[in-house]
Formats: sequence, structure tokens, C-alpha cells
Amino acid sequence: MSNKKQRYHHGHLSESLLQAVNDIASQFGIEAVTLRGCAKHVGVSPAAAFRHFQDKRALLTAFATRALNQLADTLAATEEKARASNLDSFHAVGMAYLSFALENPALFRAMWREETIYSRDEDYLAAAERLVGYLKEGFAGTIEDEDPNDFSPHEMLAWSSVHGMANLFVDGPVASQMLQEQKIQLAESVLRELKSACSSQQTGVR
Amino acid sequence: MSNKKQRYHHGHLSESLLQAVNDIASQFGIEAVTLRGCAKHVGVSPAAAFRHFQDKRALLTAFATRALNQLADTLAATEEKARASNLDSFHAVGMAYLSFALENPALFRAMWREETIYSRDEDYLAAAERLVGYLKEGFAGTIEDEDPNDFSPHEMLAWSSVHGMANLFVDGPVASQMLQEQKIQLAESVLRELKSACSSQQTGVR
DNA sequence: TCTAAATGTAAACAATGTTCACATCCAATT
DNA sequence: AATTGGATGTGAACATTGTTTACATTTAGA
Repeated sequence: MSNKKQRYHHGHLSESLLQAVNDIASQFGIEAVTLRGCAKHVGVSPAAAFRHFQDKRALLTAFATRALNQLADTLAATEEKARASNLDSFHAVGMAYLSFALENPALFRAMWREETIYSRDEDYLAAAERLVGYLKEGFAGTIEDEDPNDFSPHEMLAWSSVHGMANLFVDGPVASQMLQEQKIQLAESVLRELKSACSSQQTGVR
Repeated sequence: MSNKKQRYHHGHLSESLLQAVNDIASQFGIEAVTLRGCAKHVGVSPAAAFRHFQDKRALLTAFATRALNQLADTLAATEEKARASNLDSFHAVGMAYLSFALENPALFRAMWREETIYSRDEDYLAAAERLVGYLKEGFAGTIEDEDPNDFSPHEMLAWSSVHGMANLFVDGPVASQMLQEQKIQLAESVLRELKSACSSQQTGVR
């Protein structure tokens, strides 16, 4: 009778539902995430989810938001560590971005999938803004930042490369034909090339 | 009484279904594509689709395959034209890739979405192989190609940048904050930076 | 012309997202 | 402490979707 499972109220349902999304998406892919599946995974009735999320789409939006924040956290920590250790923060941040995608493909896929989320959602937008900010900062460590409100070609090149490589490593023909180890090595080389490309004629860095 | 619509047999159903996917995906997004919706759009019963495609997933696979081939066609034509006109084929192919994504977001999104297709499908793999081949060729026009069976850092950098930029232009925060025109201009600049990065013979930085 | 294969239809099923009326719990006020 | 209102969870129901099955129609070739 003292079975914890029997409690009528869950306590942390919205949190647990997000965890369920993560578990299921990690194991079977985002397409396999189902509201009823998440509810069952948590041990709750399907309708309960609607007390915490307006929609399935809202749930996925929250999931994407959390993914963005998680990545931003990682990048922030990485940058700080690199800066403290006097290392190449550009390289470190780029590799952190890639590692995140490789280690959390489900999160990475969910982040920008605008068709399955409410991309106008306030929290989502804030998280996206924050991530973009960190990226600009992180890359600005080695790239001149002419206009902080706009993308310079160098900035765009840097982010595009890292983002594109992450995508190609997670989905696409490259993904299935290379081992994790090889991907990381290739990424290291590419980032070195990229850095020399981005820091070439740089005017001034603090 | 000679109403065409009344014919029992459609004639080009599989082709029409793919067109329906394109129409619906272009207008409402891939997530909105539904087997029944496609059938209705074509004026046929839902079950009819299963005479031509084993699955919804098989239909989407065929759609992705066609997208890959369409992009490969475009790139091939672009490269040939550029080469004939003695233009910068690297730049031309890169821009063609980006334009395709911008003009056909539905096709571009479908291409590599491994979770919604049978990525082991024979035709799909062949189309992917073909596209990758054209990319390597196109980029090989200005990039040294050490090993045609492997990605050199330069090749990977080139494809990653273009692919990443395309993704950021179609999905993500950049997508909604820039006009088509600005995107293209930025892409031009980035490609110029990229080319000087890729064509410089600086082997082994550091 | 006749028949078999190809192609389409209607009806049915399970799974999913979603809603609604009701049940249970928690916390603040009396 | 008892009460009560709001928050949270349940079960039943519904429309939609993917999919299968048995049957209907057409087409092509012997």
C-alpha cells in the first residue's frame, strides 16, 4: 500500500514528460515520440499531459528549448574553460558544438525543426537568442566582430561550417559511413582550416 | 459523360502522388503530408496508394530520392554551364546548392531526414551517392582532391559550409530574420571567403 | 474473346491527438 | 482541525491517420 507508484499526483510531471521525450527520442528517434507513449513511459494517463502542455507541439517546443539551453550551457562552460586555460576558444567551442550533436542526436535534431514546434514561442526564441549570442561571443574570440547585430561573412562562415558538419554527421551519407572517431578527427582538421580562414586578415581582437 | 475524373484507373498514380507530396509539403510543410491527404488531393481512395508504395515511409523515401536527383541535376547543369563559360564553378555550384534550398525548402528538408525515410533504400542510396559525387566533382574543380574515396578537410569544409548555411537559411533563427535577398548576398560573401580558404595551398596548418 | 494481372474501392481496425466530465489531492482560509 | 477551491490526474469518447482485407473494375495479351 505504500507503493510510490500509486500516488495520484505525480509531482514533477512536466519535467518527467520532457525526460520521456528524451528517452524515447534517443532510442527510437523523434518521429517515434508519441504523447501517449510518453504518458505511459511516465506511468500516467494520456490526458494528464494536457495539464502541462497545450499540445504535442508545445511539448516538443519545450523539448527543443531545453536542447538549445543545454547546448548553450555546454558552449558557455567550454568557452570559459578554454579562456581560463588560455586555449584556442574558437576551436574548443566548435568542437563542443560538434560533440554535442554527435552525443545527443535527438536533442540536436529537435532544436531547429521548425515544422514540429512553435518557433514563435517566447521561451524558445529566448533560448535561440541565447545560443546565437554565445556562438557569436565564442567565435568572436578569434573573429573580428564588426557589427554585433548582424552576421559578418566570417561569422556566418564559422557557424555554417560547424553547423553543417554537425548536420552531416548526424543525418546524411557521411553519418553512416564514418565512425565517431573519424568524424572527430576530421572535424579537428576542418576547424583548423576554418580558423586560419577566419582569422586571416583580422583587424583587431582584444 | 466523358468526364475524365470518372475514370477508374488513374494512369500515373505514383507520379501524381509524388506531386501531391510536393504540393502539400510546399504549402503546409512536410509534417502536414498525409497519405489520405495525398490520395484525396489526387482524387483517389486512400488504399490506392498502397498499390504503388509499400508504406507512407516508402512514399517519402521516393520523394526524398527525387529531391536528391533534382538537386544533382541542377548542380550538374550549373557546373557544366560554369565550366563552359569559364566561370568559377566552385562558386556557381555552391550558390546553386543554396538557391535550391531556398527555393524548395520542402524538397531540401526531405532529402536527409533519415527518420522519416528508408535510408537503406537502393534508389535513395544511389541518388545520394550521385549527389555526393557531383559535389565532390564540383568542388574538386577548385579544391585539390587527394583521395576521391574520402573527404579531405578542404572538401569537408566546403560542403559543410554550404550545407550548413542552407540549413540555417531554411530552419533556425537566421531563416526568419533575413530576407531572401540578404541571404543570397551573405552567401556570396561567405563563398568568396570560403574559396580563398579552400584554394590556398596551405597544407598542414600549424 | 477470355482470362489473369494490374489497379482501384469500400469497409474495417488499431493507434494517435485531443476533449470533456468527473475524481482526487494540496493548500490556504476560516 | 475542517472546509473548500484550484491544481492535477483519470476514463471514456471522438476524429484523423496508416494500414489491411475482401471485392470490383480495367487492361493487356493469349
